[in-house]
Amino acid sequence: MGRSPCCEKAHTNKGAWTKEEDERLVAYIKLHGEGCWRSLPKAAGLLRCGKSCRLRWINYLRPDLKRGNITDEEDELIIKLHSLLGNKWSLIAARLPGRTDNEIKNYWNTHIRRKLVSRGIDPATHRPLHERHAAIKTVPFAVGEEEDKNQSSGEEPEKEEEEKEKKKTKKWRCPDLNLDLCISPPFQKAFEEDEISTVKEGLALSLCFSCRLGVKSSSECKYCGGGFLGQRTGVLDYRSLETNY
DNA sequence: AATGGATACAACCGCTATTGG
DNA sequence: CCCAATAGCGGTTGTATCCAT
Repeated sequence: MGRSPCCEKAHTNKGAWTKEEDERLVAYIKLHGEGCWRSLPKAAGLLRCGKSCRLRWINYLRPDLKRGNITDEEDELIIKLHSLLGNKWSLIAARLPGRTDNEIKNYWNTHIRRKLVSRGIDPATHRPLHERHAAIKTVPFAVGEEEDKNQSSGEEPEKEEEEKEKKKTKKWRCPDLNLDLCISPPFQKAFEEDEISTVKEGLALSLCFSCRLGVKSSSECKYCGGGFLGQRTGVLDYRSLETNY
């Protein structure tokens, strides 16, 4: 048994929104504010699904939307953010005031992807296309494993015994390697109190990794002490997203 | 002028995450 | 803790428009 539908599908309109529907939705939200999308259509006198209303408002009717073409600066910023965040369109959109995730997703699929391909860059990995199928050389963890493979056939019986013993006491190349992977910000030097002002100056051009990703508020960060993407300076500076690893 | 393919983008669908009873 | 309702996200589809033939 699945979940009940979010709305009565039999009595809802689909497809393109009419001017009248837009006006009703805008008028209702101006009066009552956003939220409670499920009950909104009925209250606003719209024969639409709440989900559809929400999407229409967010992607098209919101007054703070920046209409018009994506600028070259925005274009480059989208590429940069995508290389860091992947297809997290809502996160990317959050860094582009007035742009929606849907708009950016569409723009990516129609313009940027093709542009990157024409530049010989794989849009998925942001690496040169010819690197895509590059052979990955694996290194055996156990010392002598390669040699074992090479000389596995036609051995004398006493040597075989010797090999068995060797295998029992096989030395591992990386004995301390822990494959319990976890995610954490990369290592950063712990600064002394008197170093912090110097560090902050340096960070006028860049932010710490946590603040770059928006994981931590840069205004609360003792190293960044300002805003993400130049909020501190009032200038949108996507160059601060440059990673240094 | 008619037609068919390419393109752009609005809207939908299905899924997961979050919230509240 | 459980479960249903809701919000939000990302992938996909539908359709209007453009352009070449």
